[in-house]
Amino acid sequence: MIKRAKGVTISQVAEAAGVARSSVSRAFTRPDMLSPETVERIMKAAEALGYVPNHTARALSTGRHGNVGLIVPDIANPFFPPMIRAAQLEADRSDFCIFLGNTEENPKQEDKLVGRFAGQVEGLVLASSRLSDERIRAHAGKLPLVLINRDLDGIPRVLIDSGSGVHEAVEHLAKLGHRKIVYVSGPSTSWSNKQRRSAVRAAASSLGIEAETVPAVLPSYNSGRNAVGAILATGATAAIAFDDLTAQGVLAGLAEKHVSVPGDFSLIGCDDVLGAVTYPALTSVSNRSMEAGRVAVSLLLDMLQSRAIRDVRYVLETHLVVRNTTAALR
Amino acid sequence: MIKRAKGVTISQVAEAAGVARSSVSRAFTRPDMLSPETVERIMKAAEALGYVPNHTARALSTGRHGNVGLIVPDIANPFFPPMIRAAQLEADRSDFCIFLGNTEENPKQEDKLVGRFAGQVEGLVLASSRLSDERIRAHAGKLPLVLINRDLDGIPRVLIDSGSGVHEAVEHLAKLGHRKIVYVSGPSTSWSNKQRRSAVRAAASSLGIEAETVPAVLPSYNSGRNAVGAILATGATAAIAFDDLTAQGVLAGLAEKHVSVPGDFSLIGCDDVLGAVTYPALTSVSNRSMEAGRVAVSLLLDMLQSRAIRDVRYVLETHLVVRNTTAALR
DNA sequence: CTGTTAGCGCGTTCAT
DNA sequence: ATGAACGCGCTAACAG
Repeated sequence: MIKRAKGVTISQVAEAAGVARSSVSRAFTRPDMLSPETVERIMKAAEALGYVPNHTARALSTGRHGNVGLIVPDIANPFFPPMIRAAQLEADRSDFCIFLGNTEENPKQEDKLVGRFAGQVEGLVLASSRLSDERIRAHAGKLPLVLINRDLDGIPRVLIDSGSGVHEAVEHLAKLGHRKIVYVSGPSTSWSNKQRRSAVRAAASSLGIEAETVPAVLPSYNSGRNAVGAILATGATAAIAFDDLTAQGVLAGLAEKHVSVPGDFSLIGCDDVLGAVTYPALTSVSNRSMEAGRVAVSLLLDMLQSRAIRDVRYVLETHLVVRNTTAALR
Repeated sequence: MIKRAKGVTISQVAEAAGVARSSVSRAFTRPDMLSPETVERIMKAAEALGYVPNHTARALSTGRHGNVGLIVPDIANPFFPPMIRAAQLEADRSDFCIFLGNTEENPKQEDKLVGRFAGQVEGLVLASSRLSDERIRAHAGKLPLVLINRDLDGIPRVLIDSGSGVHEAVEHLAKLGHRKIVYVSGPSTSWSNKQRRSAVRAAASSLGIEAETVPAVLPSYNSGRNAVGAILATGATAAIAFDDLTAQGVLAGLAEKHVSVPGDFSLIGCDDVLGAVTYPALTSVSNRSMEAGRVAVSLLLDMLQSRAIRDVRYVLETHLVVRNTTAALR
């Protein structure tokens, strides 16, 4: 059985230091308002008693809890960890803590988390939200909100424009001689998915080649693998997948059907999270999730400080990273 | 500019419903203590005013904030996301929120985070802590603590016993005819690293083969890659790496030096996080980080409920997953 | 069953 | 420069 020290309070420190409670409070928040010697005496007493300011009480009194929330659809998706890490780092620079929420790709769960977070965070970052526009707007009315990869007018957002990279990808395939390609799509509620799909279509039509869409439902290895039948059925000679995970599944599925990549079929992923660890190394559209995480939190903290909400639309461009899963049609 | 609703309080609801504040409080926490009709009246008033209980105030009053903290060394390390996800899921089952902390493998940062979390969480899970025993004990004295992959007497802990799997790995290599192997180590402060290293040694000596250790400092792709020179210099014909990330780096480094795997050299990873996406598919020691996350949070919640601290030592065994980076010595 | 009264620990006027 | 007093929003102990 371990002894648990029960919180030493401001009053105990005050008594030990022979001053009023308010002085102790000041010693921690505005030391410049006290005489240096008083501050030192208080700090010494505090140290001796092992006093730690009570975050909760402070929050109740000031309304500022020094926390921000970050909600993502799936931590296990390699796209998010770097983003979370960067967000954390940025929050830490301002001594903010991060509440992490995982929605399991489920809008209901996301709503629930937002509700539970609201009230203990000063603001929220919603990454790749699966929520409806209405719900997001409703939440944004209640607390400062920054969106990642969701383009809603009037709400600060940082967007990873995979459109630019996808365009390069289609161009790349066209140059290699492919005349019919397929887009293996992701979650229908995903802004990125819509963006990539339309980028594929636009680029294809402007280059005069054919493009079809095949659904994969969830962004995962298995989804990609299961989509291979449909992909080959279209007669396409190349595919662009919603993300690297899906692409990896497609790669495996193709191997099972003895379709060689890039010999018989070219494949391009998105987000570039697996490039260095797959074989053959995956051609992919670069990912800027780290910057997105950093910028989103930075934006949020700005909002909190200025109490004003600017209509920011921060766009991060992407580009194609050519590796070994694409080749000329033979 | 968006309008932000400022909190409606319990008193306003009380007034609107024509009851005392405490009744409103009860309506939300112990409805069974009020007459059904009173509850309904209160709820209606609350609904009308858009009342939402203030989590912070409640926490201050009750001492229970319904949050637990989870601190990991590096979110970007694929070992952790599944653990975090499982922890989150388990916490959610009891309506707890998770504070996530990333220490960047830095003990000072870890200490700082623990301090910042304490006071707004009811308990803490420290995964693969880089802290000294003393610091951990000190923290455990202040709030309920559960450790993952750290074996400290008297503090509840869940351990992933990679020893069992590593033993199988060495055995596997010995059977394939390897007489000298090397262990590519991880962070010196890591409990798992010590465990794996000594498991390699013990197994090797009991099987009568040689084992050397080569340092890699951090568990990362680059570390592994940089260690290849030292690995080959030992004259070993097989290696077991601290984790899959390191192994992946080693794989790349070997390829650069035209050492073919598994033809010329056998390689085994740990944690099995990359197995399905590398080529050749990596032989690795299974990982049970998901269970570890789930169990740790579950343990913590138990502690919180019973206010008693049991000396639990929950061990998860591992085993070898043979894939394609190991082969008989030729 | 319901209202009254104290705090929870801290920040912040307002005096001194 | 420092202290006294009030309030943040809510829960809990104590009446009735």
